Amino acid sequence: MADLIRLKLEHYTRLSADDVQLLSSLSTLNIRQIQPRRDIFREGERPKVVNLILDGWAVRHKMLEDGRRQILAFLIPGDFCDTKNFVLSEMDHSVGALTAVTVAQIPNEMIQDIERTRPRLSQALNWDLLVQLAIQREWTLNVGQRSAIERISHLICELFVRMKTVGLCHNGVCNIPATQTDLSEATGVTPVHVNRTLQEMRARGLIEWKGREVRVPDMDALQRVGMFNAGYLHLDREGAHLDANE
Amino acid sequence: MADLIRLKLEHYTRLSADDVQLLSSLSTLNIRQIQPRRDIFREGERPKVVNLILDGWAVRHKMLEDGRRQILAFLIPGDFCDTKNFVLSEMDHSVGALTAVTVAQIPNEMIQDIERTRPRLSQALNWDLLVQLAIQREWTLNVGQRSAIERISHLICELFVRMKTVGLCHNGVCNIPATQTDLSEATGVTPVHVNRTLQEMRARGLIEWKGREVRVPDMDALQRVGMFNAGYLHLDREGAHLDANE
DNA sequence: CATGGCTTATAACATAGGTGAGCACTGACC
DNA sequence: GGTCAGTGCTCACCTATGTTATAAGCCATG
Repeated sequence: MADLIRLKLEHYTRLSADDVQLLSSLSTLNIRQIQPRRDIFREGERPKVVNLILDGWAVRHKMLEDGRRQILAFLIPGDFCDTKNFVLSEMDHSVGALTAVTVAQIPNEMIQDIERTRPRLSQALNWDLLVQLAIQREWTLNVGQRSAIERISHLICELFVRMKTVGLCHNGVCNIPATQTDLSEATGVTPVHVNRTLQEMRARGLIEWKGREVRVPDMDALQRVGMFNAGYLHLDREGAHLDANE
Repeated sequence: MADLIRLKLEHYTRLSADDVQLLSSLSTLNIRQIQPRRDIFREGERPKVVNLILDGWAVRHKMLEDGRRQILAFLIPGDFCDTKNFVLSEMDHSVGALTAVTVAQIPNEMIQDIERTRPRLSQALNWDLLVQLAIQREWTLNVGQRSAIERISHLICELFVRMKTVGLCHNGVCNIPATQTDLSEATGVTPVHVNRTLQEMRARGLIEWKGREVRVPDMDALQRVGMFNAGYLHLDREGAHLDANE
């Protein structure tokens, strides 16, 4: 479990033995458990630590005054909740646990140390941040231009690829602990319409979804519907590695 | 004009005389002019330099295979087109000029030097990147949850605030060189409906828009309609400075 | 094994916003 | 000073998706 982050960062760069050592020490130090549906941090708080997800799923989300809520990202094991947010004085959104979540709380100073003394690791953190930005851009495109079925297909493709990079998706099957309401908040579609759309997707043989288990019998077909192109995830350097995993 | 970037970064931190010196040297070195409606760089290219906009407006955008296009951000003087993108091997989107644009092309190595030797400036670059990320999140929320009139109002509020921080907006008037088609691509609404919505906004006295000149007679009213809260722009440290500017 | 709270599924109806086509204005260019 | 391209504007019609409401399934708990 401690190797998740390593697995993820090594998609970008080869880390030294020292770097790997440091990373695994991070994931044993200062662990916090969060109950399902509780917040890990809230909009308006001052960032005190950097949270690294070791286990479970979380969502980045933001609410409008009138209660409408947008899910801005799904966070899975190996993801940072708030990579370098200590640079900002206040969080502008919240992160909540979807399932029970385990995070490693990394002191801000430790990240700053890394930035000063570990060029490799520091570049890897920059890479992580830039990929977050690329994902957020893709989500803007998703919600802005694609139809309901395209949005949901695209989202599922992204989750499958990201879960694969941390070894949590095999043989076209993946555990996705999101309800239809969560999907609706992530895609900007009403829950009723998400339901309709999922049924159409089932009818077309694009997905099977029972409880948390999602099966994609034909990933190419799903990618075509969602107009999904993994380029924005920038896994290029270790593309071979990814395939080997499958 | 060379002081734009300084004006912007000083919303985050006080820079030393040395830092300021360095910044103005950047904006005289290696200048490039781009014609209106031409691209500054394209999806798929390898990032060779970091582009800093000195004059004019640009848009970050991405296209779907079938031609639908989403504008992901408006870039105004003082903005980086691609802050640290040399970390990635390939651009996942394009940036195009809206008007004639002047950029300073900063060699990647120069940015890396700054990261190694100028902690203040380096933090300021991190801040800039995190604010970009926050803006992108807000856009996802905008497109995902708000109605057409809310989206457009929110967008205008953001542009006004950002233009103010670089001294390009005074007395409730601002030059916005975007067509209704541009607005439609930024907000995920059809051009026809943007037109309808702008007319409603004019009728309600929220905006006056002639050519490129946009007047907002009552900013509070517009902010209420767009549910705009400037927190995500993280201008807190120099909030006083901002007001003094007006 | 009854209770209650999520979650999924439905149905009937309503509407914000999309589509396609066309016209009028403006300013740049020959 | 006529042509042309880009932009703004309108209209009539259409549909993907939203709304409201209800019911059924499922699982955790006492």
